[in-house]
Amino acid sequence: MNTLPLETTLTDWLNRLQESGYRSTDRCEAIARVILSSQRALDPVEIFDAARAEIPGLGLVTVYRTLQKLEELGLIQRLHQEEGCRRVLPAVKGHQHFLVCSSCGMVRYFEGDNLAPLFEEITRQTGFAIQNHWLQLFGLCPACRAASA
Amino acid sequence: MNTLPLETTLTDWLNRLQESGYRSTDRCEAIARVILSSQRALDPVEIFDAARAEIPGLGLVTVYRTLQKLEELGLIQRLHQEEGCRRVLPAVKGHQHFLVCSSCGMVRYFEGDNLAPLFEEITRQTGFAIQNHWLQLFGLCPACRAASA
DNA sequence: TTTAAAATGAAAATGATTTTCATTTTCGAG
DNA sequence: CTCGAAAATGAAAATCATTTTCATTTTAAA
Ligand SMILES: [Mn+2]
Ligand SMILES: [Mn+2]
Ligand SMILES: [Zn+2]
Ligand SMILES: [Zn+2]
Repeated sequence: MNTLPLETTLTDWLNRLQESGYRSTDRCEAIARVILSSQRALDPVEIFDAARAEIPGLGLVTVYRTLQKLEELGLIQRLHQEEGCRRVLPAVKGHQHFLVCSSCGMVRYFEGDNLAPLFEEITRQTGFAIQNHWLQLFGLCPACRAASA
Repeated sequence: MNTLPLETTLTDWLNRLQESGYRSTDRCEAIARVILSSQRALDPVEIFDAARAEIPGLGLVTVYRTLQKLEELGLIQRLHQEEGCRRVLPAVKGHQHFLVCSSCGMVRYFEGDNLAPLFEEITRQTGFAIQNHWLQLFGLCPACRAASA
């Protein structure tokens, strides 16, 4: 069980960007680093604030533009929550899902759900051909659990 | 297996609104009817257009205000999708989840997932105390399945 | 019937994101 | 290296969804 999806690294991301014809810049690298090193999903302004520590002249527009590129390449994805859907996370790889702390926002990735029997049952009852699924778990991480006790 | 969550009716909704101190108006009833009679999740503008067939003078602001009330009372909820999260549906009751046609958008409700063993395994491995979960299935409804064959 | 609270629509305000544009930076060709 | 075309950047303006304001109308309860 990993905190980051199957050892995604900064150089992976920078390579993927370069392969796709994007250029390597200090801003892009700083933004990628912020996202990859966070334990929780961050929204564009949070990423902006964190990256400006490294790149003082950075503009918020550049954060938005970089997020578009990363999303287009499937390197990040949005975390959907009741409170909103603008925070992003390194994308899951293969068959992983998110596990989100409802107190501090920390995210872990997990795999190993076996929903196939449920899907068969639903297909039998509804005639839907199931293509994919979203599974997201919310709970208290060990630290927040300890803090609240 | 239901199309609507456990027989939600228009009069249920209107009663709930009245009990909560809201007044009964033609606009609110029209908006509620549009949402309850749709087979798919609608966004505010779609609701606006459909309800204006019945109430020509209706304003989009009233749709937004009515959606706020319905959401506050837990009668509707947003459908989260890659393309956006502004469509709404009658809220699930108890332990139901959505099944969404990725072609026509039709939604059905289902229950009967048994994730307890998965949750125990995850708690053992991560120390997270799992509080709740989101499960959403995407696939082709029988009609779209037939149409694509 | 009266009246206070709630609802309404139009217009203005807000907040998030995208586009435009002039300038700078990157990177491969020479 | 040195150029030059393409990509990236920041500031400001534009866009889009949603909320707020405000003057007026409607509802429901006395
Ligand atoms: Mn899964
Ligand atoms: Mn469930
Ligand atoms: Zn936590
Ligand atoms: Zn369909």
